[in-house]
Amino acid sequence: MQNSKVAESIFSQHDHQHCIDQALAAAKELCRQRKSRLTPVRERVLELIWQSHLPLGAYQLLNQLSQEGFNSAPPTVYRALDFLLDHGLIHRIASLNAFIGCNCPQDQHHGYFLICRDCGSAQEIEAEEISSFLRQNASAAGFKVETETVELSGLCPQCQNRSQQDDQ
Amino acid sequence: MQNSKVAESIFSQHDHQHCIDQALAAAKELCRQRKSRLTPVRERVLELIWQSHLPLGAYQLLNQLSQEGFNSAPPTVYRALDFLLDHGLIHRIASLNAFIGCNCPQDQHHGYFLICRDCGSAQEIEAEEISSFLRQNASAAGFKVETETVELSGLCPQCQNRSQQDDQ
DNA sequence: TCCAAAACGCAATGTTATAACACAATTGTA
DNA sequence: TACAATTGTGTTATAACATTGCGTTTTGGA
Repeated sequence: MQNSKVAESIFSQHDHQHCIDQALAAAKELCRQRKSRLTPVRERVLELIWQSHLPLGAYQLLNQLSQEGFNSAPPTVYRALDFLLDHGLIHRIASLNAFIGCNCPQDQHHGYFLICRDCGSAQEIEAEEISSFLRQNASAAGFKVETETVELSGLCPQCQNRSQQDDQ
Repeated sequence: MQNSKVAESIFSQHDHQHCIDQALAAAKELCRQRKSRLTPVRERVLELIWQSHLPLGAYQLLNQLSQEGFNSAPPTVYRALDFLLDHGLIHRIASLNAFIGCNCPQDQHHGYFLICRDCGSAQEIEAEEISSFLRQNASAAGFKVETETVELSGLCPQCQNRSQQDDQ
C-alpha cells in the first residue's frame, strides 16, 4: 500500500459512487495490464461487492447474481471471488466469512481491517507499519510470516456517537 | 497476559505432558474459583484440544468424543467449546475455523497466533505491545477496538530448516 | 423436598465452501 | 483458417462448519 496516500475514512459521509467508479476502473486497467479476463460474472461480483462498504458473504452475492439471470450455483461465485482475490481486487475477512473491495489493488498487500459491529462496515487501514511490527514480533520467535490476518472489531466513530446519544 | 512470563516456544522440543497437566490444572482451579462446572464433556474437550498444539476443528473433536461414547451431535461439542471460550480456556482461530488451548486463561486477553502452514501448529504470542500498537492505529481513525483477530501464517523455525534440507 | 437454573440429548436445518466432470469460449500458433 | 491448449463456465453432489428449538435430566440452593 502506498504510504503517501492517506485513505479517506469510509465511516464518514462520502461520494460512494466515486468509490465504485474508481474501483471498477482500476480493476479494468489492472486486468488489461495483466492480460487477465474480467468476464461479466467477475465484473458483476466486484460491482456488487462495491455497492457498499459492508463485507458481503458468498451466498448473498449468489442471491443477487441469480436474480440477475446469472448461473446460481456456488462454484460460480466462488470462482469469481477466487479470481478477484488472486488479483488483489478484494480481500476476504476471515472473522466474518465475507468479502470486501480493496481500494489499492495495484500494491500487493495484506488487508488490515476495522470492522464496526454496529453498522457492519469495514475500513481497510494503512499497513506498512503494522506489517513490519508484527513481523518483528514473529521473527523474535524465529517465525517467517507469509500471510497476515488482522481484523479489529469494535465501534466506528459514527456508531460511537449514536450510542452516546441513545444513552441520553 | 502476564508480561513477566515469556512463553516457551511450542515449535521446539518440549515436555508436552507438562503443557497438558498444567492446562487442566489451571482450568480446574479457575472453574473452582468461578463456581463454574467443568463437566466431563467440557473437560474431555479441553483435554482433546490439548493433545497437541495443532488447532482442532469442532468435528474432529466430535469424532473423538463419539468414539469414547459421548453424545455425538454437533451441539454437544459446540456447547462445550462455548463454555471453554467464555472462560478463556481456549481460543478460536478464525482463519482455520479451529480451536486451540490457551496457556494463560487467568488473564483475560485476545489471542495472537503464529500458525505454521507446514506442520499446522499454532503458537500464541505475547500480546500487550501488539494490542496497544493496533489500538493506537485504530484510534487514529476514531475507531474503538473491542475484539482483535491477529493470525499470522507462515513457516515455524523447524519447518524452515526442514524445507532448506529438502532443497539440498 | 422442592424449585429454578444449568446442562444435556436429539432432530432438523442453516451457512459456507469444495470436488469432480462435462462442455464452451478464447487465445496463440502453424 | 484450422487446430490444440488453455481458460472459463454449467451442473450435480457433497464436505465442512455452525445453530435453532424443544424436551428431559441433573444440579445446587431455598
